[in-house]
Amino acid sequence: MAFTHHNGPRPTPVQCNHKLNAAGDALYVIGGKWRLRIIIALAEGHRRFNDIQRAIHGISARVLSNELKELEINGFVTRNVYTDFPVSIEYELTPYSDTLSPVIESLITWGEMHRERIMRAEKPEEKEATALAEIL
Amino acid sequence: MAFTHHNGPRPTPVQCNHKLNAAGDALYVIGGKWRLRIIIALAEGHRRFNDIQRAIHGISARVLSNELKELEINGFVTRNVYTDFPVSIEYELTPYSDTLSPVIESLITWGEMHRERIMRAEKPEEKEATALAEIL
DNA sequence: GTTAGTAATAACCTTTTAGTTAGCAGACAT
DNA sequence: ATGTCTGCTAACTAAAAGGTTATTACTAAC
Repeated sequence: MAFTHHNGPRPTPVQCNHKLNAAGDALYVIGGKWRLRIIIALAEGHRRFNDIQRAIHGISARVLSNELKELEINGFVTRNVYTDFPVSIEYELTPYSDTLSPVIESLITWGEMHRERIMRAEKPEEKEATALAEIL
Repeated sequence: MAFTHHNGPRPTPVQCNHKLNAAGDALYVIGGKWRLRIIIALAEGHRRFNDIQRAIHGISARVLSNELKELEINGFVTRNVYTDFPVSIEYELTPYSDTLSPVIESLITWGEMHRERIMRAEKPEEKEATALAEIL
């Protein structure tokens, strides 16, 4: 791998890969068709299985069940079983899920900007692209 | 949809959906198995098709070709054809692609933190999760 | 004239992801 | 006793994503 287009200190491929994997992990956690919607439904206060399913238009029980399991394994959601009354089960976001806030926020900010750009269909100005190289 | 767990001003479902779509767009752009790797390879200065393919371990010509087209359509990449010598074609990131920097940075930051957490396998403290609700 | 490098593309196959349908077991309401 | 609500789950199907192989057409070197 060559880093010849730039004369400042360059990251090594190993450092680059580390960052790539980290970003990949983050994408895995919030990616997919339903993850973000489920997180949002939970953030909105929906707690019970059927309640969550009703809140998310189009999701099947199978997928919701699988995704909740994944979220639980990754520490974003806790599953609380209440045996007292007609066995109700409540899902809740953990404090750890809050650490995703800056990530989600930046996705929203960029996405809104991108939508506006598409609406205006304006051409980007011609200057060099270097900022991405700086953070890697 | 109910917003009964919180007594401050709550976003409407419409506002929520707008943000969700925006985040979804952003995820689409950098999601998938190869997008981020291709963007990084380009940021590293790889310009030509086979050069990029060699830089990204395991990607097939078909997938690279499709992804480059997508990236071009979305305004992240320009395709320059040089007819002079053995027809070479160069791909370059546009200045617009730089707008992704904050997003990618926050993904990396979170991903690194998450990896450390998994390594330490430490339990999260018990307190309420509310920050996510704030940004939606 | 055969091999290698240039940048793809078509046809096809496999894997991954998601959707559909049906069912279960407990408890409550009519 | 029949229906309905609860929270799932298994089996199957469909769609999307990705991988493999072969082929195109041109040049240049051996």
